[in-house]
Amino acid sequence: MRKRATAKEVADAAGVSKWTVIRAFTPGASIAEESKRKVLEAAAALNYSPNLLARSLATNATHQVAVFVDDFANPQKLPFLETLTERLQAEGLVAVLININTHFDHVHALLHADQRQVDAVILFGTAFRSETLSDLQLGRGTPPMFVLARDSQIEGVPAVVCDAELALREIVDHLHERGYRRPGFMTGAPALSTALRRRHHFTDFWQQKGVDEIAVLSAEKYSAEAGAEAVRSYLEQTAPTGRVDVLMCENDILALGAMDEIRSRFGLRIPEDIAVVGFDNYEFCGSPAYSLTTYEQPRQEMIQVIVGMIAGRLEPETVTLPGTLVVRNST
Amino acid sequence: MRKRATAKEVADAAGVSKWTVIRAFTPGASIAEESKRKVLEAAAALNYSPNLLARSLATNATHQVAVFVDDFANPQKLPFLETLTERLQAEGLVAVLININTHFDHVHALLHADQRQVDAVILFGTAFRSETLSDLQLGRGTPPMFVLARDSQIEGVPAVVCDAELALREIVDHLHERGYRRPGFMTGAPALSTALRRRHHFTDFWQQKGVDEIAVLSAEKYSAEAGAEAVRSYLEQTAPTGRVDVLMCENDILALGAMDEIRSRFGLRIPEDIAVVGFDNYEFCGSPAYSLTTYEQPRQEMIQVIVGMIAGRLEPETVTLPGTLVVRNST
DNA sequence: ATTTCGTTTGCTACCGGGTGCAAACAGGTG
DNA sequence: CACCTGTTTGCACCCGGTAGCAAACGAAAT
Repeated sequence: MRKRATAKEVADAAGVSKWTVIRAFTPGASIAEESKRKVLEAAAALNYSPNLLARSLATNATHQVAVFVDDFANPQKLPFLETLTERLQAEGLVAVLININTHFDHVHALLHADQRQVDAVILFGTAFRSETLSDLQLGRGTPPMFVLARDSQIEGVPAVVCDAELALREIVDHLHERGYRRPGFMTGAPALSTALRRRHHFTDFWQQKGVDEIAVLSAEKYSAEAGAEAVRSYLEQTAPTGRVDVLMCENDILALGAMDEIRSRFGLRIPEDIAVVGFDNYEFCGSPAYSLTTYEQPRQEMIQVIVGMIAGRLEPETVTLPGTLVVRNST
Repeated sequence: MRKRATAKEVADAAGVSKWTVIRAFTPGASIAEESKRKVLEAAAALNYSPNLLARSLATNATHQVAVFVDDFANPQKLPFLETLTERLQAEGLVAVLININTHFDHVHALLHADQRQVDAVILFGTAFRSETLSDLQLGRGTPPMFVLARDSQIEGVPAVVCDAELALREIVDHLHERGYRRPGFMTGAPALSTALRRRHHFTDFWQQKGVDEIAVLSAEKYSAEAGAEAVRSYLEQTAPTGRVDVLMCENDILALGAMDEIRSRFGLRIPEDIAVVGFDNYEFCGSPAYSLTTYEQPRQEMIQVIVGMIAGRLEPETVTLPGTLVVRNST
């Protein structure tokens, strides 16, 4: 594999200085038509293109954004990644995908991203603990951070989220209107502050409607299997008369897992015996096999906003966007 | 935001030269215990860590691998991305995720990745045409390329794939054994050479069993909706007596879309009226709501191999790995 | 012919490290 | 005390660009 051509080599071939070559590749630079033509010809012959690494070093901007992901069990991540990469690329930015599930812990990963001089970091995880991150010396040399689709809770780190309060109000209103009175809430991470907040809203709105007793089901993580397991252990331990009549799951994956278990293992009907609500509106929720009532996050808008903040067009601040309740047959 | 500390600054603080600082951060470099301690102390105080950008420029290795993805409709991409990032990171490499669906065409994206000096490029797409890529001057300055989970067909570009011939043989054997005799094949990209090859194998094996007539259903792309549409138009145009008794879909997403349509729109039973087979073994295929017979790709092994080749441990060459037939209730 | 002004081009210095060589500095021998 | 050997350290130069200044150039104005 041959070495790549450099500006100097092109310069020699075109009979100019290397700075003239650079100018030919810098939009809006002051250069004579004639020289530009000569340079571009020589460049084409040598298959030259500027080295972005060297440029980044000199300009102190890599146009790379690190995206930290920890929850690959949620297929909803994929459309988010699609839209995110698309929008970033439209801004001339590129996403460095970092898996913070296993070897890398958050701090290590952040350090690493920092060393790579990324222009920004997007925290796009479900279960990471904000506490680990707040330990870091933020605002020093660290790249600007943003949290996507989850509360931030880190001082000075803005988040772009779907309005959880509004979402849960709409959901509870809907459920109450349909006549449900014995609600349950399934969380995927009992100790996580974001999850606690959602549960809090859920509980709150039910109390405002005079319903005080809310069953809580804890799944071990955000996966279909964990959702199934949680609902299994609940149904096994709870007499039919004392059971919830509607189960709100923290995300669709938990909900779909729960639905499978409710129907095939316990032979119960949805929504007649137990209604189910999810969160995210993952593609398969609409399938007739599930037809899950859920809440759609405003993905396009959220990403538009976060990328706008990274690109510097928007003021970096926490933004809360309204989503949409999608009512289907599971309630 | 303060500027990051440089090796020179740390050197001044520690009372040594900048090269000694560099040595302190280079494993195995020749440096006295005493100096190393001093340097590390000063570095900690100044919050210094080496600039990987500058290092990459000097060493001509970025430890970044570009991953080109074009098909975000297939949720199966997500576990692949998870395993891929995990393995790459375990090798000290990092994945740059590039969406080649929209703004970027393949050639443009490759050029861009090239300019960023990535160490390798992984083509992890479904629908990209190899023809566009073979136009490029490969082997010049271009980074080494690898194709994941799809045939390569580009001269000198190795692929790591699941053995399609074996897979289709096992599938056809299984279907024949179950007594199916009127097979159909649904493709998501009728013109794509990889797809043609699979179809060819399918046809071939059936012919070896004396079945010559194979219905072909063409979906517009690899999505559940396209799968539903293809099966709808087929069923509407085909008299019940002439219909296939088993439908093999090129991937699970097409299959799941088809199943929904077959059951809810046409009221047919699976597998009694029409059996369905998918490909990939996406998580939800196992759910009781679908219970789809499908073929699992050896994801871990495939990624192990491709990362091994990138890391230079394995000889770069096309590798074909056997997958596993997963029989469920849809056949 | 001289001055003037705008365009074009070359140059120095720099971004933050890495490489290989040579000098400086041990410590142990004869 | 000179000599040898192995370790440690400093240095010049390089990676491939960018920024901003100053010189060179050419055409119009005096």
